Parts: sequence; C-alpha cells; structure tokens
Amino acid sequence: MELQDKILNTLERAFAELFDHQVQSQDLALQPTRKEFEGTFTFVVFPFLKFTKLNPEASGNKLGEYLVAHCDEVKSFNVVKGFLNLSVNESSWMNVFQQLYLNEKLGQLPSNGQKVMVEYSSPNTNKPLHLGHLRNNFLGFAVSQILEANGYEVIKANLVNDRGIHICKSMVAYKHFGNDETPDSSGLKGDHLAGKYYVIFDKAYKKQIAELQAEGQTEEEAKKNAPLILEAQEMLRLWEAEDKDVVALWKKMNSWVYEGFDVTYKKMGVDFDKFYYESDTYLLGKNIVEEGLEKGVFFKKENGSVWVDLSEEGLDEKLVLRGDGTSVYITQDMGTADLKYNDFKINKSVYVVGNEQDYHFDVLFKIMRKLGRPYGDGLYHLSYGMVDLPTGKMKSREGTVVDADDLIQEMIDTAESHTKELGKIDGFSIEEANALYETLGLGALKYFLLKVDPKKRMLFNPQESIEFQGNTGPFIQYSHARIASILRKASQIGVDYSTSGFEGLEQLDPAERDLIVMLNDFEKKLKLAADEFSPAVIAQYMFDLAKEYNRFYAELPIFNESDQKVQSFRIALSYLTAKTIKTGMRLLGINVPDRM
RNA sequence: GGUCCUGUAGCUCAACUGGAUAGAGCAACUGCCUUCUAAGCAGUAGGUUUCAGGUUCGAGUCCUGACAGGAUCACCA
Repeated sequence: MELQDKILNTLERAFAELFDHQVQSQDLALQPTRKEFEGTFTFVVFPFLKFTKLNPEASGNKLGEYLVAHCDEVKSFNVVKGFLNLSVNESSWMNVFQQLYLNEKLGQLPSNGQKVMVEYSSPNTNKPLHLGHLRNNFLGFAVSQILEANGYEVIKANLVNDRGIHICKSMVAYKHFGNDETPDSSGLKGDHLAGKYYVIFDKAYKKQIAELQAEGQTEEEAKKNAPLILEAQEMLRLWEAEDKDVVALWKKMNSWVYEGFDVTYKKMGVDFDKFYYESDTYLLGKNIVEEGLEKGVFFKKENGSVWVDLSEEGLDEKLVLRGDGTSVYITQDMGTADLKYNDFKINKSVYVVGNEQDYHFDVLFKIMRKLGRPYGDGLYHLSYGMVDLPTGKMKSREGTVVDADDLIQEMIDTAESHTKELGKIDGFSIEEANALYETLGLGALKYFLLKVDPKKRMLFNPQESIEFQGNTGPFIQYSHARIASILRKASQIGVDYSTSGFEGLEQLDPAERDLIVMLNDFEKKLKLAADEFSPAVIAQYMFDLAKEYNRFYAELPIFNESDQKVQSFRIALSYLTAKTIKTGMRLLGINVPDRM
C-alpha cells in the first residue's frame, strides 16, 4: 500500500510541476500491469490529457521521466499508447517484503471503534439444516471474520425462528403419529426427528385435502378445512395463550432440535455470540407503530390497519399493522432492529438472508431510516442467491433437499478415499488422519460455496460432487502443506530465515517478485471484501496467491540453492505465503493442514 | 402486468469498479516426478461477453430497449 501511495504522491507533484495542474489524489490510481508488458503498475494517462495538452505518448513519457527522477522506488518506465507502465526497484520490493514479513498483525487492521452485528443462520426449528443453510452459515461466519479483521467489533447473532404455524405442524404430527419417539429411542438426531414429523404432517395433510376434494370441495376449501391444518392453527392459538401441555411439547421438541443444531454448527465450525428467539420477539414492534403514527411516518386506514407510504422512495404502500391490531412480519422486524441496537449500541447491522427477501428488507430499512434511527444508514441486507439442484429448487416439505449433515459427511468420506488413493497418510495416527479428512472435506465444501459472488445463485450437482483439484479449497490447503513441509525441513537443518539471514540481498527473480506483489495485495483485498461484504474476494485471492506460489515453487530451487542468502530468503518468502494463506483461509472459516 | 437480481469458453466461475489482445478451474490434448509433497507446474485448443442501439479517446462493466432464467409484489412468515 505504502509503495503505491508514494508513487501516487509523486504523480500528484508531477502534475503540479509539469502541467501546473492540481489533481485530486483520489482521482489518481494505479492498476496492475498486464502480463504481456514490462512493469508492475500502470498509470492510465487518457483522462488527464486535457491537463497535459500533449498527446498520450508524450504525456506518458513526461510523467515517466519525472517519476524516475523524483521517486526512488520507480526504476524505469515504458509507454504503450496511453498506458504508462512502471517498474519498481528490486530493493523497494525487498522493503515491501520486509514490512510484511515483520508485521505481527498481518491480516488484522487496527480497531475502527465500530460495532457491527451480523445476523445469520436463523433456522426454523421444525426441520434440519440443508444445503441452502450451509451457504448462509458459511457466508455469515466468513463475513463476521472479515469485518473483525477490518477492525470492527463483531457480534454474531442467530435469530431462531422457533414459533409459528410450521412448528405447530411438526408438533401436531408428532402428537398423532409420534408414539413418544425420542432422539434416543429412534437413534435420530433431534433436528432430523422434528423434520421427520414435518414431512409426515405434509403427507397426511395432502391426503386429507385429496379426500375432501373427493367429497366435492374445491382445492382451496379443502386446504382450509382439512382437520390437520385446523388442529395446527388451534395449537398455535393455544401456544400463544401459553397452554401448559402445548408449551411443554413445544419445549421438548425444540430442545431436541437445538441439540441437533449444536452438533451441526460445531461440525460446520460456526458460532454465535447472541441468540434471539422469535418466541421472545414476535410481539415487539407495536410501540414503533405508535411512534410512526405520531411522527406522521405511518398512517391509519378506515379499518384501523396501519400503513407506510413508500411511493416517494419508489416502492408501494406497505402494511405494518393489521386492522385487528395484530402484528405482521415486518412489525416484528422493526421491533427486533431496535432491540439489537438497544442491546449492543451497534453502528451497523448486517442481515444474511436469501434474496427472496430483497423487497422485505428494502422496505424495513427505508422505514427505519424514515423513523430516524441512528443505525439506519448502517443497515445492510447481505442477500445471497439460492443454491439450486439440477432438478430445480429444493423443497423441504417434499423431502427433495440436500441435507447439511449428510453432505458434510459425504465430503469427509470423499476426502478420505481421495487421500488414501494418493497414499498420503503415511505416519498419520488414526486421529490425525480423521482430523485431516474433516479439514479437507469441509475446506472443499466451504470454498465451493464461498468462492462465488454471494448475490449469484449457484448450481450444486451432487453427482459431480465437489472437486479437489484446481480452483478448490484442497488446492489451497495443499499449497500450505507444501510450505509447512519446507519450514519443517528448514528448522531441521537449521537454516536462519529471519531477516538477518538474507540481509543485503538485492537481486530478485521475477517469480519471487511476482509473489511479493501478490502478497502485498492482501490488505487491499481484505478491505475490499469488507466493503463488499464478500468472502468471494478473499477466496479468489487465496487461489491466485496459492497459484502464484506453486509457480515459484516449481521454478526455483530452495534447498538446492547454493547461495545461502537466496535460500534463506526463499524460505522466508514461503513462510510469509503460508502465513497469509492461513490467515486468509481462517477468514473463510477454513483450516489449513501442515501435512496432507 | 409492476419492481428487483442474473445472463461471460461445452460446464463452474474471475475480470481490481470505465482501460491495453476478456482470464482461471473442470472436461479434451501435449510435455514435466533420480531435486524441497505431481491434490502440483508448463503448454495447446476453446469467445460476436444473450441481442440491438446509445454515451466517449476507450464498454463485459454506464444508459435505453428487446430476449431468456429467477425472485418478489398478501391484513402469510
């Protein structure tokens, strides 16, 4: 970063001195030079021709000459059309490397004094987690890590949807068909047990609908009149009235689900600082409706229902409270937004929720801003696309889902067979081997889901499964293991790869320089990932870095290098690469092994 | 129908926010293990960036309009 800034500052002076023109420093930018040209940074002169009053080539040459004369870091330049390509001194690259190498806080920017809450996961307690939840959880966790690395204090929150008609459906089915089955008696994980009854409910409900239709009711009537749905609705009413038996069953089944979720969360490697439960929050927000009416942000219709008019903001009128005074979804969300703020005095609040709720959050955020909330401008919906199967959308009621637990296990099994095939576990204990399979399987899965731009929907093909070669988690993990192996050997034979080991070294191989350039980008990528709330930025960078290292690894010898300083430097360079990979992968929630 | 998102190699994805001849991986083909881990490296082939206009020195990127896919538009959650 500092290197670029020096060059840009000199450019700013160049414009002042050569062309008598003050440029805004934020208007100046360097970009990486394309591979086919000589140089590392490129300055595009086209936008500035009106100030130089020269043709592109002449402008580039003048600026280039000035830079070489006034900026120690710039060694030489060439101009192609309007592109000024700059080459940097090798000693400057060594300085860049040393700064990175000695940086104790690599990948951790200083505190910015801001607090942000990241709400993610937010499961329903009537069924186990599936592939879509995996994307959500990995995204939420990774974004939390990335924000933390950017100096935020992060509160990871999970708003559990533990009430409502869908929960009652599982409960009704369990009551009828459960025979007091428990996770222990059935050998099923608690969340899977609840999910089983959710599916049973749906089947029985559909059967009742068909029967009623056979008796002459329309489909719509049948859906409303089926005894099971009436029972579920009655159960919801009883739950809200705090009926003893219903609440007891609800608590029992939910506790099973939580036990199941705990296992899955642990396996996924995600965690939370704060749990919110909708059973506690579903009545919130009515005070905000009052407030909105007083402030004139909301208005009441004849039947008593309360609305907000967002037509000035390009949206419609939106209901915020029913005519009978009961809440709708957004009422509760308004209340919860305030609750989060009051609990933690957060500056920003991120909601990791699928893109089918884009409109909802658009409305919610506009309302909170209209109400003048201090955190209004810090609200952000991290909207992500659905994960589709080749057969189309997943439907949990129909059982056409890729179960999270199953998929994770499948990935671990694949990692195991793959590793054994390659014969790479010599000298591993059984525990170490199992830990490795888990690291690799989860690494592959997480990377697969995180490398794609969150807002894009993605296709998951269970047949083709997930690769272990190329642009994958294991490729990056492998690169790390290779370096770890080098470092083991280095300490074994006693190579000094502290800075004193390669002091005064000035010659750089292009492969070494390219690697330093890449390593120097880490902080920039870290900031970009936070600005865009996109772990994909880090994932992509991790791949590019590992790729660059593998090129260096293949091209240049290390232990066969006779020059001690060069050898020591190459080990140091390897060390920094491993450290950067480890740090970056940790941001994605992916562990890296020392051997594989 | 209104609104929003997406459309890039056969497939999965990039493209540093408007810059040079659009890059990777998978799949196919060719080389490289007697050197530090071949889950690797190097190379070949693969493109009218869905289409048509526009903005300008310059457009995959911005604007307009089509086309295709998806989401959403409940006194559901």
